[in-house]
Amino acid sequence: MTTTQPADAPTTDTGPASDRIVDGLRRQILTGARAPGTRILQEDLAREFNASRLPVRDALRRLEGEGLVRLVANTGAWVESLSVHECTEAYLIRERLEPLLLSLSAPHLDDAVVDRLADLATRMQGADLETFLRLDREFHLLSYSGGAAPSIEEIVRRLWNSTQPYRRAYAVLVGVADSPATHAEHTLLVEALRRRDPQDAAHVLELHIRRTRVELARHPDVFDTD
Amino acid sequence: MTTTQPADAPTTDTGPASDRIVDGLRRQILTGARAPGTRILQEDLAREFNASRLPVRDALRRLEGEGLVRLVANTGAWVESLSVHECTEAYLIRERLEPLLLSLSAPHLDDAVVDRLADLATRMQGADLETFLRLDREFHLLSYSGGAAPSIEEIVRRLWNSTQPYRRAYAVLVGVADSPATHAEHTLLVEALRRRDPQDAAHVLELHIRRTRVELARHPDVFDTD
DNA sequence: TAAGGCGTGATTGGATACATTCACAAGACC
DNA sequence: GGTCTTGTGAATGTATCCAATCACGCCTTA
Repeated sequence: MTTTQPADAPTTDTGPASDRIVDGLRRQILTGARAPGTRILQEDLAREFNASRLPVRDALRRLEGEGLVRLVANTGAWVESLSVHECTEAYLIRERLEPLLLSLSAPHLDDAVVDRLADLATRMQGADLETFLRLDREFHLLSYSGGAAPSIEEIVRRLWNSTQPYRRAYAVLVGVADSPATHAEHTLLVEALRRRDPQDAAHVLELHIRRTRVELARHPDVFDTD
Repeated sequence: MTTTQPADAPTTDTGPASDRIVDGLRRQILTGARAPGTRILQEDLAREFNASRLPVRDALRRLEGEGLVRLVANTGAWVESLSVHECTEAYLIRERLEPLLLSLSAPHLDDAVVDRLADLATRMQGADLETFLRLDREFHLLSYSGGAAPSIEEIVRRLWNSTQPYRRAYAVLVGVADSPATHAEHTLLVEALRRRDPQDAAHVLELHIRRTRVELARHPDVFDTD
């Protein structure tokens, strides 16, 4: 049987070829340089990255898998544009998976990471919205970096990526960023991690995400229906 | 701005082109015709489906996104082979997401679907392992077909697909298939759906999945470490 | 004899050129 | 005047060919 396994361990991918395009386009989408709903032309991308349309297609397929691009056969590619419902779903999933992920990751976080988390939590307070969102993302994803559950971590990362470009939600999130509850929860979370209490940390996180989800659900008007 | 949305609703994909390869290869992996860990040669696939290597590459990229294929740059493609840990993770995720998905789907299931579920639950009893696994999959995925949470449904479907090819777990699952508890839980689930009690159905389902997960965790030896 | 380097072959990655499909719009018919 | 039809154009899908890369086996050497 042709079961020759790759060299040693077939770790993720680490493609040295057209990954330049994947990374670049992902960055453009996450930073908002390409807004949700805008069309992506293969030829434009090819020119932009000095490549042919072939690696571009590979890149689009991969980003489709990540939920950042929507491909329609024989028609074209668009930057993924979540509906209100899909955004709600994302938060429902996060509410279930992230506490689990944190409880699995927590035992593997050393003191240096916890210190870094504490620092991030402090710097978030009083920051402007853009800074808050950047630090908040770094804070939570760092807390999941224990490496105990890579599959869950990947799903969670995709959910963060999917919802991040939706600047329309900023009108609501600015309230979340200013809320004392948000920063209190971050503090509680760090302290639970310092106490090596994964269950408590997970519980705080569940409340944290639920509160944000409910806040978003209260203002469905921030989403246009175009 | 070039924001021209696709025709009407950019529903999923419905690609009329090389999707033949995606469907065919997915089927081969799910049915076990291609075992986990075996290599996939682009040229072989191209010959098999009477196409060039180019649509084959697209297909592999897409199935990589579905978690059924592992691509290593400049090296090749393999049928995804889950580790013990990844399999455990999959069940942990299912334990959290499927009850949620069921509680959202349940209100949208009409009587005909519930009848079909009851029929499937009955036919599962005393069936051989292959039949049980097929009916069990159909049973659970049908119970999620309310269409209330397509994003969650897609994640769950991928998890089912990822774990399905792992015939090594069959030694354990045969015990699950024979267990009276399994069929009792299926019955309870159908009755909860008939009563229109999504919360109860979700609760039963959570116990159902947890029991299977624990059973698998008790026999880590069914997984080789090659 | 065992370990390291090198060459060969096979396989994947990419570029160009052509075929196919779809969207949009202008025109004809009712 | 509205609706259906049809034609044009642009963008995607595919095939073939060439280049780059990696795995495997052989040879050399300590």
